Amino acid sequence: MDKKKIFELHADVCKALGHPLRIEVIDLLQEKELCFTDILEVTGGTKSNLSQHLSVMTKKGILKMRREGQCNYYSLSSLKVAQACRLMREVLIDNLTKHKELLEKM
Amino acid sequence: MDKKKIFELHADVCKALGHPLRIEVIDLLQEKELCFTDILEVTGGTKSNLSQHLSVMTKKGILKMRREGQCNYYSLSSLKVAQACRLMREVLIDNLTKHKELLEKM
DNA sequence: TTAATAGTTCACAAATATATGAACTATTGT
DNA sequence: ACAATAGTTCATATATTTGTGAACTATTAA
Repeated sequence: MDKKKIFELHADVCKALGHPLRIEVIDLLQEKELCFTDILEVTGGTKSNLSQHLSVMTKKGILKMRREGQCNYYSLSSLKVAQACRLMREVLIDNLTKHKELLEKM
Repeated sequence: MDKKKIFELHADVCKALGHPLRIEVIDLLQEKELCFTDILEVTGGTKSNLSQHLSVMTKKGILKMRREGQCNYYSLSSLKVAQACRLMREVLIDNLTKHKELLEKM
């Protein structure tokens, strides 16, 4: 496959991590699957907005959805998503720490 | 710190991964630091566009820049960025593989 | 069959991200 | 001092993402 095409697909999957609400959802789903209403209760906001974000994440293959009765259960498609997300969180924390140290030296 | 604020900052760092050109740059910098012109030679496109992407990545703390003479050398700020990027690539590949298998069963 | 619960889908307005070319700055060589 | 190299910055047009409310669908309960 063409390299540029891979970069596009790769970036597209990564885009799923690029929104606060989606990060919050990934965080929530680390331990266990949750149904839509449970997620909404924690994240807040409108049903419509959450539904669309979950839909995007599912289409990009980073979430799985399972219907049971009237409830839709969401879970991470892979442990790798959670790992990648944690690594990027560490990058953030490292950066914040460096900033703090710089400020303290001034 | 407020949870929602953390999600915002976290998502903001992750956004750095959400563009084909930026993925290509991270890929390139896995082995060694490169100067602007070297990167441009591989990625193609305009100087202006690359410069702005590198600037965004540096501001978000996922790249480091070092000036030497007239050349600007870029490198990954941390191994964690490369690891996270690789994990997301694997998620993509796993998804493509699953899709392929489904198609073959039809 | 009617109502309630649990979501999804759609259209559209507003906000953000991206690409481009032109102008600019900084360093080095002549 | 002047030109060349190596990039950065800025203004702006375009494209993409995001959020909202209203309408819709599917399942369960009364």
